[in-house]
Amino acid sequence: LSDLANSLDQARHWFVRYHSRQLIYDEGEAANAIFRIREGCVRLQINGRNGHRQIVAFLFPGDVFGVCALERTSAAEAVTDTELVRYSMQSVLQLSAHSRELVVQLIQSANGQFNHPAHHVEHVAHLPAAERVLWFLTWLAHRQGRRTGETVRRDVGDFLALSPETLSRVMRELKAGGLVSPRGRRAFAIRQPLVELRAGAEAAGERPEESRQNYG
Amino acid sequence: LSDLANSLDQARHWFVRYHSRQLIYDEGEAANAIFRIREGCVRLQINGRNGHRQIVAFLFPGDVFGVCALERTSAAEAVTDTELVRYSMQSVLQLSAHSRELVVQLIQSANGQFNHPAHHVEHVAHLPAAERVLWFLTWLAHRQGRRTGETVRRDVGDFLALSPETLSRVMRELKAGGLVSPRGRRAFAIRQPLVELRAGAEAAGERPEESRQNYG
DNA sequence: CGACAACTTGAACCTGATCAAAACTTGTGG
DNA sequence: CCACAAGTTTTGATCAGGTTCAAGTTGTCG
Repeated sequence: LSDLANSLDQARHWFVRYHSRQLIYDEGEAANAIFRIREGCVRLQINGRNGHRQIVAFLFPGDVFGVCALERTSAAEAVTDTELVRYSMQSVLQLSAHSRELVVQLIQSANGQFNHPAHHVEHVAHLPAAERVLWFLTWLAHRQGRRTGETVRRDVGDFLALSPETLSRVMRELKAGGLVSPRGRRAFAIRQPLVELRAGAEAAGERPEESRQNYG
Repeated sequence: LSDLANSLDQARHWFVRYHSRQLIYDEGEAANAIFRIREGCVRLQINGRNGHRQIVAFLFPGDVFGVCALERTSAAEAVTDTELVRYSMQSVLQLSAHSRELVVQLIQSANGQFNHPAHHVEHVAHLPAAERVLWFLTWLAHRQGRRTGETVRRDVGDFLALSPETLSRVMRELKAGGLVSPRGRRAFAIRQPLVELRAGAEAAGERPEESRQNYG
């Protein structure tokens, strides 16, 4: 249990459940609670009027989300069946008046949320499809603390701003290149040494073109 | 002066100046202060190893930035000569222990920073070049409280993830279509009625293609 | 087993990037 | 003040990555 979770648990809270695909809150709603994930996966997303959906974050057990002051700035939906802890915003604020630690942790949390989409912009804007996918898979595997990760195709596409077709093609290439091995239907394993090699190459400032050849 | 500024001013603070293009802080540095802009313009940016720079925010007088808990998650640079107020993080945190208002405002500020890049992803990923530019110009004009805005070409490109060439071409089209009128070297005016019309059309769910024809 | 949805594959297309060169600014020194 | 050099913005031509459309395949669930 994280520090923030510990601090928060002193505020008024209770458990809530959401089934897969259920809306937790919508963009623009009043923010009257913050959440912590106990079990499952949640996505934060922005729905464009042109039918495009942009997922800005995937959240996993232990993550705190919904730290908003007034309005929800994005929608939150359950990816899988989830169990959350819901903390009353009112109560959290009261508590924060007495706990400097909590304030730091809250700000840190809000800040982490900034960090993520900021870099997300950079990746989506400047990385070719294959690298975006690899970046995501690596992150996912890391985030889940193992070498493999569960993915739902459509969601990955909407996160990386790739069409399902492109994603499919890229995955084919990655498999052909041996960088990713399928593990059943939706799980996969990343060839760790290669990923590290790539990361090293990137840091050394090599041209993306060179490394991209490795996939095909 | 905003509420947050008022609250902050009770913390230890002093004025600092940065000249155009000067680094205020870099990504990864320890966060030991937060800033408020008195005069000038600041950009938050992420420098990709492939030489690409992604600007994630432009900030103007009154804006507070640098609300980070531990590490800087992006670099901050002065766009123009700027005058800032620098608040010691230590002092702010101490103060926040006594002022629930400040906590709310800090979180709100941190949250606003999240809001922005999250939507930024959506725009960069899903809008065609012309709409991106128009979106930015409209925002800029609105942000500066007038119909005209000062822009620096290169920065705009790095914000919208467009090459200078493309930006140039788009601007030509926009001028030809009468949507944007040059006002001297770097300033411009947006034809307000048309912008509103477009916004309305978007809300009504029209296909982007249709409206895009209007520019050419 | 059959129906439906999700995923995959192929082909054509299109937007924006890149490369290269010209026009224009800006700055500097005689 | 003019001439020249350096840097930007613009323009043109070409290229390529990713989207779209359409059809086929696979997998899932009733």
